[in-house]
Order: sequence, then structure tokens, then C-alpha cells
Amino acid sequence: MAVYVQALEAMLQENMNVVSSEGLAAACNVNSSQIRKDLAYFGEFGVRGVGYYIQDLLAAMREYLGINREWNCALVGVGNLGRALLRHKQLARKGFLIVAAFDCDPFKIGEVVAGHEIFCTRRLKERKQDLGIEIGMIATPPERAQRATNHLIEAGVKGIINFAPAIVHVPDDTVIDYVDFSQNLITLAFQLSSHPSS
Amino acid sequence: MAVYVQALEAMLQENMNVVSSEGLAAACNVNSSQIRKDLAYFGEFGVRGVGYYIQDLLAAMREYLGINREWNCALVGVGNLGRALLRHKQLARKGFLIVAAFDCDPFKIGEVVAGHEIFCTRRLKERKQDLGIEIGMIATPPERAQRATNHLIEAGVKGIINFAPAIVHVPDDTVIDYVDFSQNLITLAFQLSSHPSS
DNA sequence: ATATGTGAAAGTTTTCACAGCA
DNA sequence: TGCTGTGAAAACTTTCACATAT
Repeated sequence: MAVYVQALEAMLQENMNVVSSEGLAAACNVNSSQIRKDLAYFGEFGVRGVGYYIQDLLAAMREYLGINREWNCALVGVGNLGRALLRHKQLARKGFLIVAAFDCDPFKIGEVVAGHEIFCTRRLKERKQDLGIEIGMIATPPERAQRATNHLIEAGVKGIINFAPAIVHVPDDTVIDYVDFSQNLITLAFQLSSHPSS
Repeated sequence: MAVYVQALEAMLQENMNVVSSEGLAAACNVNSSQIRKDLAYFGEFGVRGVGYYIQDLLAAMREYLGINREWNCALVGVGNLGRALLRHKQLARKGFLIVAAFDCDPFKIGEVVAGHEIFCTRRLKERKQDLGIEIGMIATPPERAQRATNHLIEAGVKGIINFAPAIVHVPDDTVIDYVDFSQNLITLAFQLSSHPSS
């Protein structure tokens, strides 16, 4: 679903107005009836004989997905990946603002990266209140991922995205999502090994 | 499937020897018969009444997934994310070695990052031969992702992992895989918006 | 004419339940 | 007794095909 938003944004940038399910399907490499099913799910948005008005469709999808507003995020773990996230303009442009950075390394605490002072992870709770943090991003080494998660949970953060290659456990009322490069590379390696030609 | 490898590696680190489908299921947050089905797929590896021997299982899975060897990778796009990837030790530890870095910005060409000289993207083809590159990693801005892809394809790279938030098109004999942070954040935002409690 | 919305068919994945082996 | 391997059932997803609207 989020893929559609991406494709539609690209189309809008190229001054397109209307798109057919077939057109969007080609851009996303999926089947056209898939698209129609998905889009029909939140109201009859298409115009028969014409297609979908990109502007309206995007607005409806953004609302549906909960990205018609900004989300305040806290970064835990300011290594190379954490720094890359802090400097990543794409995230801010999409409404995901990193408003605080934390690390447990005493040498890093107090350092300023991309305009953000790094705080001790213990101060998460106090700063969560002040800054209205809703999402936590974990970019620690894998062995510290669970501890970072616990700090976030204790602070009352209900949504966590984990960039560390480790499975972490959270209570039922907390949402956890994973981004794991090595995982994706393994998938790729598998595909390359198994189907060498064709 | 790659998740199991991760969980099993963590267990091995904690000096475990044997694991039951139930135990692995708990660690991965999945159903136990799922695990049995998946593991049974490549031979009868479990011992009834006992469980699975982690060492043997890992070896079998690594072979099956094609990660019982090293893969040479080329990075295209040396921005913040690219730098983070170059310095990411986890990837090398898992056998994914970045052996060359490319960028089309004349100011970056010749610079050395984490022991790697940055080359002009045009020289991809020539260096692919020398270094035995099998996987391309795209970490350019989204609008340059397709061009980077084309360079890789022209050089004969058959496996690509795209970190840029853009859909790219490749011929049928080339495998493409996506890693998109904003996509994951959107998913998270959606889950947080729709199920605020429970 | 053209392209959506949708029921019904086909395909895939997940879960259950239990026979069979250590 | 304890845990795997697996057929059969249930749940879910994808695709097709066509009636329906502009």
C-alpha cells in the first residue's frame, strides 16, 4: 500500500493528473486488479472510463495510512547508521521528524550530530514527555537492542522500528517493525543461488 | 527463513545445543508448526522427542540460503547512507563484502571512505570484472536510482538491493530487492493510527 | 469506448491435529 | 513421554471475468 503512495508521488512530480489502475500497476510491478481491490477498499475513488485523480487519491491514502500529519521520533543508538538516519532528509520530508537522539556511550553523550544533542538513554522518559515522542528508532548493536527497547517501552513509546539485526520482545500494546539489511541481502543471495539463469 | 538463522545464531552464542520447534517459534514470534513445515522442507533434520541440533541446522540452512560463502558487493551512491553501509561491520561478518564504492559526484571521486576509494560510476563495468562483483547496492537519491540500476545492469550485475525510495525496473534475468525506511515507518504509523489501544 | 468495482475461481499460506519415532 | 513430520482444514490473497458507470 505504501508503495502506491510512492509511485503516485513520483507521478505527481511529473505533472500527471489521472492514472488508470493499469498505469499504476505497471509502475509498481503488480497486477491491475490488485490495485483496484486495494483502492476500492476505502471508498469508491475511481471514475469509470477515466481512472483515478492522483491528488485526491493521494490525500485519501495519506489519511488512511496515518501520514497526513507529522510524527515525532526518538533515535536510540548513534553509530554510523544512527548518524545516517539523523541526516536523512527523506524521512523528515515524509513527516517523520527525529526530535531526540540517545546513546549509552559516555563519550558520545553531549556530542551534537546534525543539530541534535545526544542524551543518555536513561533520560528517555523525561524527554519523551517534553517532546511528544511517539515512535522509537533502534539503531544500536544487536546485543543492546532489547535494552534499548525496554527503555522505550518504559518511557511509554508505543511504536518501535528496529534497525538492529536482532529480534526483540514487546508487550501486546506496543507495535514493533523491523528493518534488517542483512536479512534482505540473504534473500537476495538465495534468489541468486537458486535461479542462476532465466 | 532468514529470521530463523538470526535466532539460531543468537542461541548458539548463548551456548544452547538443541532447540524445539516450540522454542524457536517463541524466539521468532511465529507458530511452531510453521517452523516444522519450513525446516522439514529441506530434509528431515529434527530428532523426534528431542528437537533440532542448532549447529547442524544452521549449517544446512546456510547452505540452502546460499550464505555459506562470501559475496562481493558494489556500492553505488556514497551519501550518508552509503557511508553507513561501508562502515557496517555486521554485513561483512555475514559474508557480504563491499569491495568497491561508486558515485557520480566529481567532488567525491577519489575520496577514501572506510578504506575504499570512491570511483566514477562509469567505471563500474571495468571494475566489476576485476573484483568479481555479484551484488549491487543502490544508495543514491531516489531520482538517480534508475540510472544507477542501469549502470549495474550494463556491467552485468544480476542481483541488486535498492535502498533508495524509488521503484526501479530491471530485465527478467536480474533480481531486485528493496529496503525502504520510509515505507516501514509508514506501516508503523498506520498500525499506530488504526489500533491505538489493545 | 474505456476503465472501475466486485463476485466467484484459483492459488497460496497458515494452522490444526495426530500418527509415528526416539 | 515428548517432539517431529505431515495430510487435511481453514484462512487468506491473488487473479479472472464481466456487469456497470461515465
